[in-house]
Amino acid sequence: MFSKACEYGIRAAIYIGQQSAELGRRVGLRDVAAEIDSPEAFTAKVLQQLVRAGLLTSVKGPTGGFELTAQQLATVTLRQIVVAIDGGDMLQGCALGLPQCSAQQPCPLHYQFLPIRDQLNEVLRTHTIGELAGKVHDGLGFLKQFT
Amino acid sequence: MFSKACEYGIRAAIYIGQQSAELGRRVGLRDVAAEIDSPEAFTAKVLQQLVRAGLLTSVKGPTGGFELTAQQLATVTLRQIVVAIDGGDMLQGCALGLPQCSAQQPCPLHYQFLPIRDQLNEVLRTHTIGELAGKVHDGLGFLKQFT
DNA sequence: TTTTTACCGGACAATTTTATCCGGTATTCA
DNA sequence: TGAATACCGGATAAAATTGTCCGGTAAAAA
Repeated sequence: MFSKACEYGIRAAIYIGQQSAELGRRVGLRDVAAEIDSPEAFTAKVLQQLVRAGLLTSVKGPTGGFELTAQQLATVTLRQIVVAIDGGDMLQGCALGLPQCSAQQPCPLHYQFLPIRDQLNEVLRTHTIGELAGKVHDGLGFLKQFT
Repeated sequence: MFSKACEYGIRAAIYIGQQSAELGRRVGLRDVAAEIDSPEAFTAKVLQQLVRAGLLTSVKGPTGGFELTAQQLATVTLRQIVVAIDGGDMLQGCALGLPQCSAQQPCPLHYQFLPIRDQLNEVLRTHTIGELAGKVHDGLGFLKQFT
């Protein structure tokens, strides 16, 4: 569904958001990777993308790390993260890969996939990182496997 | 959403099915690739997978080619093709990549993605190749771009 | 029976994705 | 100021996906 990079990006953003919201503290790359169970160096690249896109904030040096501002917690949506990492193809492109699939010249699955894609867009658009972070904080959602 | 291989596989199956149902004739690899606008050699690999999975039939030699039997037209579903090529991950796996995402230990998006995944499974399960081939035959669906 | 056709199978190559390494820079603290 | 911390950026590498090539095999037609 999403690329690995995007999966890591979403999980990381939620974890960072949870720590920012709950404890008001920054988290280092090492922590992030450990808490979402992802490769450290690769996660760093993904986080850099999100920082450049303005979806989260980073601070260098001791006491530095990643955080989400109150503003970011309230406004950054899943959709923004997905688009920043994977681009908009999954959200708009044709399920069968036709370059110009539309009502003009629909693929045989066009109308079957419309509601699915709409629902996917709706979910991504209406959930903020802050909201999902709250779910994790309340023990209603997990970002890695606890055995 | 699907891999390129899977996109080609679905488009090819529908085209072959349409030719089988409409004209009762086999189609060669060259035809298939031209009609669905896909790389020939790569498409051959995908078709071989589908033949091995029993989802379509091939015949060697002159007058040979690929076809769907009446039985295959009526019973082979999109789901079988997707599973044969991409495996079941897209149909079952966690959207955030957690190895064991369930009600026991759900990811923060688990319940949001359940209906989406259900609907996707429903679409793939309830559409046969024969049905989609009919749509193409009636000019209601296209398998490549006509400018 | 010989030739031609067309799928089969394996090896190979290019591209993209995933992942790692390491020096550079900014920041904090002693 | 100096040392330690932690993100940044570029180069590099491994793996998966996508794509190509070519000889082999089966089947039909001449």
